Amino acid sequence: MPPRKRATITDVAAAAGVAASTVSRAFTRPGRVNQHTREHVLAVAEELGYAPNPAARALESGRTGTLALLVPDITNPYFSGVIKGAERAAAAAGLTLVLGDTAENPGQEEQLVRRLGPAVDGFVLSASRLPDEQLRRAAELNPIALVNRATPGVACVVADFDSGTRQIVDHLASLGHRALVFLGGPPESWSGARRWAGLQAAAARAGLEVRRFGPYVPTLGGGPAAADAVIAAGATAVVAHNDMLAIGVMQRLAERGVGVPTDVSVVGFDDIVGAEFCHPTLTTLAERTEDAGARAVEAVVAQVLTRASEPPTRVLPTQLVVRRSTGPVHTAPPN
Amino acid sequence: MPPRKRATITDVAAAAGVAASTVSRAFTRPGRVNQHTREHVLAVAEELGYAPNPAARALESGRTGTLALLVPDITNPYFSGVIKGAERAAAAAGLTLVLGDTAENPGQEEQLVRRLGPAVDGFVLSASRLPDEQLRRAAELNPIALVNRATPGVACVVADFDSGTRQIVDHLASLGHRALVFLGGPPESWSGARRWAGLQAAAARAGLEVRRFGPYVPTLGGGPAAADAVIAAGATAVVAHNDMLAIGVMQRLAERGVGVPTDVSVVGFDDIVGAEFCHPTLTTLAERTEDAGARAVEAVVAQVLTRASEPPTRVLPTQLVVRRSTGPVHTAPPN
DNA sequence: CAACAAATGGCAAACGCTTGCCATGTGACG
DNA sequence: CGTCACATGGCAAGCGTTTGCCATTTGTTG
Repeated sequence: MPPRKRATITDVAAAAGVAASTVSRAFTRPGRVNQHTREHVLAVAEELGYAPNPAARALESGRTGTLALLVPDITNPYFSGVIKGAERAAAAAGLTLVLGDTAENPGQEEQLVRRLGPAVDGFVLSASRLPDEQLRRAAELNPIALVNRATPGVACVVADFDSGTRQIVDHLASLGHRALVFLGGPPESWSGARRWAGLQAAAARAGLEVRRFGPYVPTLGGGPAAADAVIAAGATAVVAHNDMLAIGVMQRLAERGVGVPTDVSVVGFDDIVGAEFCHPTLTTLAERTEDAGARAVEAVVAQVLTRASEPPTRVLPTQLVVRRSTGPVHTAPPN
Repeated sequence: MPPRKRATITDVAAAAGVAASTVSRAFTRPGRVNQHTREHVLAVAEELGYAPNPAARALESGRTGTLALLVPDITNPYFSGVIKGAERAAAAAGLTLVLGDTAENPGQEEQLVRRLGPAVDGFVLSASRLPDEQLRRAAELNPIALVNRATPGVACVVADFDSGTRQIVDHLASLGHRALVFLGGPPESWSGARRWAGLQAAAARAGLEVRRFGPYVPTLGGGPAAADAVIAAGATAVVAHNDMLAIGVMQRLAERGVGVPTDVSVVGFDDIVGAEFCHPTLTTLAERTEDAGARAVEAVVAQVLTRASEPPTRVLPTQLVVRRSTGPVHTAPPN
């Protein structure tokens, strides 16, 4: 198989009997060439299967028409929403979206930002694990928008965890719980910190006692360790860093004969797709992830177009979805 | 915020007091420069935060150091395995992996291949929805490897559906089922076709009757329609195109008061992460998705290095994971 | 019909990097 | 001490586009 040569702009120009610059303009500056020549050029290009070489284009113009979205763990269904939303918005803006997985690893994330940096028009960093300082530096080189992470001077869209955690605590309190345990996720997680802070504040208001365990890895695999700690502590209500962990906890609880919600109520964060078909179905705080992804892309696009001075922060509402994993406290050993 | 200028190779060269070519070689041809100068150059580069511009590099060398992995639906946990495996292999080869979502849409897929084509060193197309002809043409321009899709002349790695479907049928037959219904997915899906063909062959061998319903959309959302059809048909065993659909079916079945596996047994394909925590847990055919992703990347890398003449086809074993969604037939209305 | 403006096309210089080729310096060998 | 080979660095020519500028054609206006 001959590694066939890709048609270049010069090929098209020659075939169409015009100069390369005309071909270029036919694509990028429709008004700049005669309607008639333009059609001809486009037809010839189509016939030759010509597609402008993005590398060459980027070199001169600095624009690549590509946005990168980095997430800590593609595997986590939570990010599916962000991805979908970002894709929609990117498509609407005529941009190609590429995804990168940072494996929850700041080093990996930094490397991706460095390598991809010159090759994309901007970044959406979802749940970035990078320290503020590094984010700010990266933001100087590329337009950046953060999702569920706030850093002064960088555009970001975050979920309203204050209201969300209050909803959780109120729900639990109304079921008679007097204390709850928070199962923490990765220490670098900004939203993890916000969740914990919100929980503490809300609990103080409602007169609940709170403790924090962990950190645990925020996946199914983190479940057993967390669940065992919960059992040992005799908690009646636990709030997990995210749904994957919550589901892992419930699995382990079931394994150990602890009833949910009879013996302990479990709450997650994210409302991932599995939350509605795990067993029991999971009470969880839903975020508007698609919106978040879309807004973030829009923020990046805005920066590309106009170097806005003060990047905006947007707060998206959250909503507690009550399912079967939470219930009234059961005063242990039956009356 | 001044859109700070990125350091270029000339900046580094000037700062290090050498020629640009030396800087270039310090990075790409370690043996070609003096160990001493090389260290110096690298140090200066690091200090300036220099990262080679991939676009410029690609322009001259034709190599971008980037691989693209396209999947029909990032949201589907099935592809998580492929992605993980591909990432691992790409990292091992020193390549950056970017992901693209084709939204189950051949048009979108084609556009991505066109746009990304000149910007990457090769593609892994997972469950491609593109017609053979187009795949072959794309393969002329870029090294390509297919996952769960076979096209003559293009490298591919596929799951062993023949053995897999036989396992499913044997399992069902041994539970006393005499007939089964296949709930089809997207018509363009190659693996869907293979699954159906395998099922038919295996059923014929085992003396089972098979019918095919659908196509349904291979997500939770496809469940209700499929489940209702199953109920109407009075089937005792159904095999769904994939796990998402299977879980959606089970949800709907539960809603309509049909017991799984008491009244109907359900089997899926893929063994996604949710299969072990849905209710009941799902019997499903597991593929070695991570391996598949890794092998595919390796195949692409091999093509990049040596324009091999005959691209290989690799078949990966499959394995039926029996869980709680399948059971013995229950001769309906109780004895 | 002259004078000028607008529309349109071409030329050539970048963009940041790689690489073939040449020039110089160094050590080995006879 | 003269040759030669090798190691190392620099020069300059691209790679496929975009874009500022100029030349030409065409159309408008007085």
